[in-house]
Amino acid sequence: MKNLYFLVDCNNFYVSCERVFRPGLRQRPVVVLSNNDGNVVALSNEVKALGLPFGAPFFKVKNFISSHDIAVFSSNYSLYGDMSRRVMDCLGRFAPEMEIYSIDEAFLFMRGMRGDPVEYARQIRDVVNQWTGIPVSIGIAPTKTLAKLASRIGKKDPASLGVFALTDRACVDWTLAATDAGDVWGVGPQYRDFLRRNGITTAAQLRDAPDRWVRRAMTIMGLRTVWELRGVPCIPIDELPAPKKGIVSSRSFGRPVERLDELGEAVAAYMSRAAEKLRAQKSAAGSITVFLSTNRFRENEPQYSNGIACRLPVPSSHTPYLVRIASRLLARIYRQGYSYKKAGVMLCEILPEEDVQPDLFSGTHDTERGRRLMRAVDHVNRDMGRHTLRFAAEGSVKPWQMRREFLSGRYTTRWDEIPVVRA
DNA sequence: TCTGGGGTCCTAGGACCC
DNA sequence: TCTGGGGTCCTAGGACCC
Repeated sequence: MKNLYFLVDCNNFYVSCERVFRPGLRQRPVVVLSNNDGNVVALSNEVKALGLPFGAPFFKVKNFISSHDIAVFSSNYSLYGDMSRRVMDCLGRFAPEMEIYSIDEAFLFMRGMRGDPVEYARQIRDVVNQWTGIPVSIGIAPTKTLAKLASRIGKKDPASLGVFALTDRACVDWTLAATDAGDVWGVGPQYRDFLRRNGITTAAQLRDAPDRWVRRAMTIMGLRTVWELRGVPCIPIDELPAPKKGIVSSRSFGRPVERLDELGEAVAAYMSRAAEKLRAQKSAAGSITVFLSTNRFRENEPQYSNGIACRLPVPSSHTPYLVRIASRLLARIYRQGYSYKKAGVMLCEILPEEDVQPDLFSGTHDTERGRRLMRAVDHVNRDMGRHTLRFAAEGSVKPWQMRREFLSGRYTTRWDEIPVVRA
């Protein structure tokens, strides 16, 4: 009996979601773009094989994409979010303890596992694929860090068919010796370069580095990583996601925006979204920040970026109130004569709703009536689709809205966009 | 024309307190 | 000769993740 972590990772997740509903794309190269059709953020294996790098600005690789007949999609978070939920629901049936780590990854914790873990993982892989259409890779190991590594191999090595275990000593040894230290979970570009300068290039060398040196150079986090490479679990499973300590909502604009009123509408829309998230976790925010900036890539244009924060007299989650404050803050940092590219809001000093202390003199802005209103709005938007009800301050024309030229349907969350099959 | 968005944690240093 | 000691809180900056 042993305790094992399974890392389940969806292969090229956004691409796979698009392919579920467009089977004709299974053999074709496919990419998905970031918000505003900015960068390439998901690539099918065929595209990776062609050498297109992750993160490339779309406009710079347009020719490459069309010359290789690559299918292109704008990000469709309604679809990916819902597909993710289906995958996670499915995984939850296989493990007593699960941590949803990101939209496309989950750790399963198998406490005191009996039987063949690889066989069990293959079963999970097949059921997820059958029920959701999403292909996954699964890494198995005694620690999360090793499980991450194992899933990478499961994905890359065709012989493993998507399941790879780092459970026996010899296998761990040669795998770590063949892995770049920079590919270890928790080692980013800065630490990778630092390690290289100190003669550490492989994961095996990192595992064997002296504790005191690691602790000094890479903080306690680095030391944890090293111990995990040695097979000592240091990063526990987090079953319930902790409530957010800060909520950011920001977007680049589809085209440059100059006018204060248009910026104001964008900021109102972002604040409205942020407040919705805030209420979803039953919290209130004690301070808000508004920021904006011009396009930093246009070096020959005048640049300006600024942000301003304000502490609220009483923490709130009431959209109209937060929007009012945000638009005041925006007016204070707005300067005429610039082409703005991006704006956003941040909610900080977040605390549980029930901990809010009304102010003795001004009372609370979130009256019972106000709270009922927001609950009703959230309810309608949850049932009938986001933006069914929205605040007039968000505007209706939205010239600043992001570009999404290659958007697919919200196949699983909207009756009017459900796929049609002709036989 | 054209370059994403949203998070977490740790540490050092300074202010301040008794 | 000789200039305390211990604690908390906050902030900015740096690192990482997907």
